[in-house]
Amino acid sequence: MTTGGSSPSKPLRADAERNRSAILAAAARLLAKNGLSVSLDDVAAEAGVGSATLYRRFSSRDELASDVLGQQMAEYVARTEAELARSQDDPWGALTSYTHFVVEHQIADRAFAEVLSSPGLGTAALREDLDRTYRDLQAIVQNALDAKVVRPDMHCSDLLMLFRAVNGLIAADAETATEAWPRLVATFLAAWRSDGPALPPVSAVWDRTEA
Amino acid sequence: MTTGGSSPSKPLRADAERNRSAILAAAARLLAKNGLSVSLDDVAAEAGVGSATLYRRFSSRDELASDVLGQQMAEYVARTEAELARSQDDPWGALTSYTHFVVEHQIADRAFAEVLSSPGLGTAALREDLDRTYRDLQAIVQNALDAKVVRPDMHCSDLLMLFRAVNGLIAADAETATEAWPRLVATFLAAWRSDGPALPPVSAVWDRTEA
DNA sequence: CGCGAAGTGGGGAAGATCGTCCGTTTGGGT
DNA sequence: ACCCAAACGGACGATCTTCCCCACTTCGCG
Repeated sequence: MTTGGSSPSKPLRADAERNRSAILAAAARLLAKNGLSVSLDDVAAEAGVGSATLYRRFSSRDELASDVLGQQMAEYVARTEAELARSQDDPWGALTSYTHFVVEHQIADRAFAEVLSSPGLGTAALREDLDRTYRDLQAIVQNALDAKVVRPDMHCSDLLMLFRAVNGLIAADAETATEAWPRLVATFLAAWRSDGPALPPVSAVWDRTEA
Repeated sequence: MTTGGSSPSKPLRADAERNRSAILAAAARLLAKNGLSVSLDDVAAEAGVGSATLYRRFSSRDELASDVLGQQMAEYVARTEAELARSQDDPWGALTSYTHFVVEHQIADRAFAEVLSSPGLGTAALREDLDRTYRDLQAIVQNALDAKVVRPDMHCSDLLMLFRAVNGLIAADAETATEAWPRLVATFLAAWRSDGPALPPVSAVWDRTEA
């Protein structure tokens, strides 16, 4: 917020710094509402600056997007690690609350939802953060498996499948998805907890996401 | 194929009829692969005709799309009613095979997937067919509920939720979705069959879809 | 208070799609 | 075999969207 740390490369003039913050805030708002495909002109308008100002500060759409998402990703990583720690004592509780957290995040922020489920989107630094959380996610699932609080053929990629499924709800109707998601999550959790017939094997599809 | 029935309004010249069929086939192919947003120029190119020919036969994108989807929808309606009939004797088998059928259809045809999950898309006639199948779907679920082969708080809108979820898989990566969907379907079926804690209530969101 | 750095916003370029015009070709009835 | 009407197709203008640059203005540090 008022920190304004940013990079110490060059001390920005007061109004320039103000505009930079306004652009970042506007971009965050529009990215959350409309996804990664926002028009840069729209961002500039939302921030109340000319489009030229935006292009001077951020050389490309990717740079802007990764600046915005980078901040949010830090929070995401932290929360994931917190749940992992909790997972030792309460594997089921950690699994459910982590799942809820991520899905709520997806619902609240379309750009996050898109980056989360589409490998190839986002900058390298972003993907690295995501990979890191994916390793934590694997551990959370492993703890649940070890504690036998989920069916033995559950797999960590099932979480990724849920995250993609949530995107389907959002795409169909972003408005109503905010009401509909809890039942979707509960359905997955019920399936993971149940001991019905074996699920089809995890396809090799998910390997690429893990790499 | 070689039937060429169409409307008896005006006997089309031989080459005109041939082109009309080529356009419909090309449109079906591209709609299946790329969804409803295909460019009409692309359809014309795929059919090997000029764009003017396409516009002469089909006054609008909607007319073309509904002609193509109308045929497929007939098959869809028929299959749904067949499963409903079967549902009397084998409620669980009908539910599972119906679910598999629809999801396979979604995977194979993106335009169908989009129309299925986005009320407001498609022509009135199309929506009517969909509404009809939705009534059948409700009956299939009701049979399963009555036979107690699914948990008592299952709801027919859960099928719609699954269909939207499948779209999430397709959107993330259409290629890999063809491998990944069976486990998604199995997860839902496992949840419906299980008797875990109650699911969150069905939100009012789905009422509109039912109307 | 003056000068240079930064900002402004309008506008042009590029890409995509839509839908129509018109010269040319082709079908098929006689 | 002939000939007209119907159909063809490629190209063109219009519209839309987004990206990015240029000439002019304004701010604020020293």
